[in-house]
Amino acid sequence: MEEGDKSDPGTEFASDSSWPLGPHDSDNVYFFANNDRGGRRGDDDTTILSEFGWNLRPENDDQNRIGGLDDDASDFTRSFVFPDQNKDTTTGSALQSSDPAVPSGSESKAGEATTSNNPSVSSTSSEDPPEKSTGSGGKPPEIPNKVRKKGQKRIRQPRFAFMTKSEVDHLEDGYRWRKYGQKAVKNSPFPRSYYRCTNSKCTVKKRVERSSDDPTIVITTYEGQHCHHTIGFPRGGIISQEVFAGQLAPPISQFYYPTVHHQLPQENPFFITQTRQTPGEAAGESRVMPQTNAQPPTDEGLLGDIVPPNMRNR
DNA sequence: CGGTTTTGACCGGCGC
DNA sequence: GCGCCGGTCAAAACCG
Repeated sequence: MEEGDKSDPGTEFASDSSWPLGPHDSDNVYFFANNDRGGRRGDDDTTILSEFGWNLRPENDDQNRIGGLDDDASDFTRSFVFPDQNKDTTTGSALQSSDPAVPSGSESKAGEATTSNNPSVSSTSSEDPPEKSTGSGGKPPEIPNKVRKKGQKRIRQPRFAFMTKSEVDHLEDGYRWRKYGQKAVKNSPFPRSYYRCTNSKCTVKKRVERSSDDPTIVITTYEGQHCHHTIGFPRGGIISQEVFAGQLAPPISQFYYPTVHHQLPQENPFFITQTRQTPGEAAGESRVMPQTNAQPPTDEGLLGDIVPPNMRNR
């Protein structure tokens, strides 16, 4: 394998340091060059709009296999990536996956999703779990449930990705996920894992992989929008997802609200921040602490912090 | 026993 | 048209 790839092939990294994040400490900021990774397809539509960092508890708490979090592995960092679709933002409607155009080649088959989940509509409705579309071994690819005709490209749902500096691959985000696949990533020694929300009505999926450039960084990409609330965390954290209603549902909503480090060189398209958390926190002992200086989430909640105004639906 | 993970096979899109 | 590759399926293995 060669390296050089960054997980999301096609992910676009936009440097938008204009996020309305409050003052942050700028401890460690990591920058990644936006090399083009080799993905063949321009794949994705994910874009990093800005940086933002907060701590999350590694899922591993009790179930993970990867490193422990008690140790120093406790630093997490994240950066967000938004789908191109959203980029437009000019109006804000962005998230509508309606994107007729479905980015070029991006859609491989991402899965079913698509059906619609318009982010803004949170509805559940439509969708049924893609999963079962088929049946037999050869399974009809994806036609999720609905009939997708050939010719019709599958519409990829908006994606939301972020990077987290963590030794734990799969971070706890308040939802329950079932792994449905794992693949070796080209140009990377690390495999990519595919997860689907266990809620049968929810079509949200996520991919988790490690950056080949920096193994300490985990890149998590969410696709779709949850149509339900989080399950809450064992240690009491409950997440509110509403903030994101209408937006992708960033998994995060919860726990730590770390310090966001600011200071991103505009020139660097891709960056991630690092936040450090104490072992205790990592262990989940303390949670959520919006200490992001000031501004507790208002009704815009996290959204207000992480989603640039021009990206909001309204 | 039910839910989750593992893993090889399969499918479809895209580039050449 | 072919091969590559990302993404998904599904049977078997695991685990609590």
